[in-house]
Amino acid sequence: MATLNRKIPSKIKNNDLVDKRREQIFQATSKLIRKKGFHKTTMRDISKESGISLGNLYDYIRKKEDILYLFHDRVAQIIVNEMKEMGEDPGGPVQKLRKLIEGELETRDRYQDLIMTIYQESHSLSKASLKSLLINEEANMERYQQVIKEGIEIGVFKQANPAMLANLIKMMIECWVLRRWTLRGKVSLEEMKKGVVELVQNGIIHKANESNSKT
Amino acid sequence: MATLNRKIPSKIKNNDLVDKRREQIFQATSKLIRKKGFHKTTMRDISKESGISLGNLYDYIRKKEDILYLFHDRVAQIIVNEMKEMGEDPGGPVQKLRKLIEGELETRDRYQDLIMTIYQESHSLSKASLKSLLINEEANMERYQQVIKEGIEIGVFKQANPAMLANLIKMMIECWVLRRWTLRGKVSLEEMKKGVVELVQNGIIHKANESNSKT
Amino acid sequence: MATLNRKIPSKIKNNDLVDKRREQIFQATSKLIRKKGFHKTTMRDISKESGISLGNLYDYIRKKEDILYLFHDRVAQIIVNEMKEMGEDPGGPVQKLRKLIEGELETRDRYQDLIMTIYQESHSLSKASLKSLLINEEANMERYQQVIKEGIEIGVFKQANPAMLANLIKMMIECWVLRRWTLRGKVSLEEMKKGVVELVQNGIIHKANESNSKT
Amino acid sequence: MATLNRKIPSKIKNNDLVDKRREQIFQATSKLIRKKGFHKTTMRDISKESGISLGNLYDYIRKKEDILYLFHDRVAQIIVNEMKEMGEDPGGPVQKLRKLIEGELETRDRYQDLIMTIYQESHSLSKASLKSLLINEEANMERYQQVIKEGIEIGVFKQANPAMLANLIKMMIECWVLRRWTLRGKVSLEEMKKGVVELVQNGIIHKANESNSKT
DNA sequence: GATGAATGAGCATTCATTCAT
DNA sequence: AATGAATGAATGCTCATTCAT
Repeated sequence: MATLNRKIPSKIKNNDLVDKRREQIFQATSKLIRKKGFHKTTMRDISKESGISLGNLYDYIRKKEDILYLFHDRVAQIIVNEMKEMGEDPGGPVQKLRKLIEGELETRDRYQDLIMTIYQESHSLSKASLKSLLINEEANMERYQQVIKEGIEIGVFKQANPAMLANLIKMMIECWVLRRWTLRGKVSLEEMKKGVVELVQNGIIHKANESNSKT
Repeated sequence: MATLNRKIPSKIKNNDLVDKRREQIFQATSKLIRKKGFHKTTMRDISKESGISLGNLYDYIRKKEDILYLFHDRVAQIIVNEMKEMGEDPGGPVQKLRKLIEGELETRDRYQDLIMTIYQESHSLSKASLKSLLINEEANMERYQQVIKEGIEIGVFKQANPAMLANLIKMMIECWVLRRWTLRGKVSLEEMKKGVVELVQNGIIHKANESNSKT
Repeated sequence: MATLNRKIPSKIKNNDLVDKRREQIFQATSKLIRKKGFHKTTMRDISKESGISLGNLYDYIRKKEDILYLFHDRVAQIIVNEMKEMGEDPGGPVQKLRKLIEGELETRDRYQDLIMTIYQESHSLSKASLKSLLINEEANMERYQQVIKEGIEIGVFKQANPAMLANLIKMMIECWVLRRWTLRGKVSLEEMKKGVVELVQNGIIHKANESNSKT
Repeated sequence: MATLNRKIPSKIKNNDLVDKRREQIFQATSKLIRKKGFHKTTMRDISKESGISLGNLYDYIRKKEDILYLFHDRVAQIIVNEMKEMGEDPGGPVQKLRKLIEGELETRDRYQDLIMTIYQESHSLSKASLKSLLINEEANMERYQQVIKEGIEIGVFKQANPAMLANLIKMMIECWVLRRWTLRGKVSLEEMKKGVVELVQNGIIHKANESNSKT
């Protein structure tokens, strides 16, 4: 499976084998990271869990951090794929934006464990790895900005900084994963979808009382 | 300086000295954490940076993690103090909510470095320390929920789950710190304040085109 | 070489290697313990003396205390083997008891250095390790009690508490090692053997003067 | 209270104060040693338990080991005093020896905790301290030897090495303390006294069957 | 390609001892 | 005489990484 960005070199020439072994490493790491976080996971743990001997592990990566990068990259990939499949929605910006929000909330809900892990361990990544990953993030953000710009142009959305709006919306989406321990039990995914969309579209003020908004 | 919650015991009897030395430790840790993160910061680093000998350090704390807790606690304290001074705003829920958002954005802007650090290192805290810190967080969240409930009751705000709304709003505020590398240069604090308040109050849809919102 | 009781796990898979390295560790520890006692012996000392690197050492044991346990176990083993070879002596209880005493005195004489070390360091062992070792001790004690009981039953020995007698006899045997600095030079092993046997069998009172024993 | 042998120098000139403080130190150490052994007892522990500040402690001793020596010395003193009070018994060697054995068993029974502690920690003493303490031991042993020699001379005891016999008897006495976990519950102090005296005097063989003793 | 034994720098923590007041 | 804050060497242990086979 192709990586998204930066390639981690491997000593092994057989590319299929590299992919296969790295998949094993991903599965093992995934499980271990969830249990005790990345930096408490030792190479020995990964070796045992993946079934790849300690020395052999170092034929597929150069340093422990590479595994974290591989992990991040793989998760990004999964999400990107998911987003791609959602495809471009026909219809106006209002509808497109709603679909984007709803789609991403669903995806994040599905992969919340993986995503949570990434949040907690991203500070362990080197600058290079981090930069590499941010490119995906940017691409995703771009989609939101495009739709917002489009909406502003045709006068459906108010004049505002699209980058700022895109970021605010993304943060609300991330809320579902980052604050799940606060929300779970109180709010369902459906409510959340409706809630975010309604807030983004119309805010919280009751329109019949619009006159009060200056209070 | 009084701590917020859990007290870390010290072997030193002179309380003024404890405060003074812990301030030194805070300053040193603050600097080091920003540079390389908490877990890559060694006790030797902290000893050298703070000018307190290694052994003496352990007269003021019990374990390395205590330093992280002390750090979190200190930051939480600063923010809580700031929030207290903002006091209760007179006026209706719309105005109260606006003031809350604007006030907190300003505070967060002032202490973004400290806050950023906390985000990155909080997963290193033990359950006990974490729980202790979450109490503040909850208290702050409560203020938002109160205002929202009030607004809903008097019909100024639409019917919606206050917990969810409070969380969404808080996330947007945190956006300013968490995504500063994306926003900085493109958006000013003033714009941000206006942007968040406007989004929260009225959403992004241009009201003249309200009829399109169902599209 | 098989251990006597509790097995200390090792990270190394090759069992022959484990035995070989543990033998190295035993030899090194043996020497160092005699020189400065166990708790003044550092892991670095053991590493240097055994020629096994510090990290590698921890592939064969889990904690420093394991080494002490391994040491005790090894010594116990040596002694148990020796005792086994002495086998069961034919003849009546008097003869059996004499052979037991003489045999054990000879064994103790041969391994006095090891045994002395054990006495001095046994209080450093954890409860678990200690218990494990006491089982051998008990088994050995049992042999004495059996012979004594047998002697009492057939009326050769006087009526008395066998447990007490067994303990008293064992202590006299340990005298040879524990008080060697007092006895050496004054008493030979042969004298000691005769002396203990005679004392145990007939006491110190001259029989011609038996009538005086009530004086 | 005068020490028995070697004097530990003190920075403090007032001798009464030195005695008083060292008594405090003894009491504190006594308690702590019993709880966790000497080498797990820290100077801080002793400071807190004795009520003497850490710095002040070092005005009365030079090193931690001095405390252990002071402790040993104090215990030896107690026992010596006790033995002195037992005084010289009138009567023949048989009776004298019996009284010695019984008296010492009683003393040891009374101070078994202190004695046990000494056994376990004596290897922490420096050569100098140890030698100093052994002098008492020797003096006590001398008493046994004298009685035995006397008995041999007047033909009441058999011809044998008095040093060896004295040591064997002493070991049997120590059995009461060293093996208390094995004996307690099975044997009373009275039984022990009778048992040791009988064994020493007449051995275990039933005299009616004396003819079997060559078996 | 694979194995797993070996390395050693690095870490948090302890504690006897000193020293300024 | 007394206090208690300060020092820093020393220790057990971990773990990413290398390397001989």
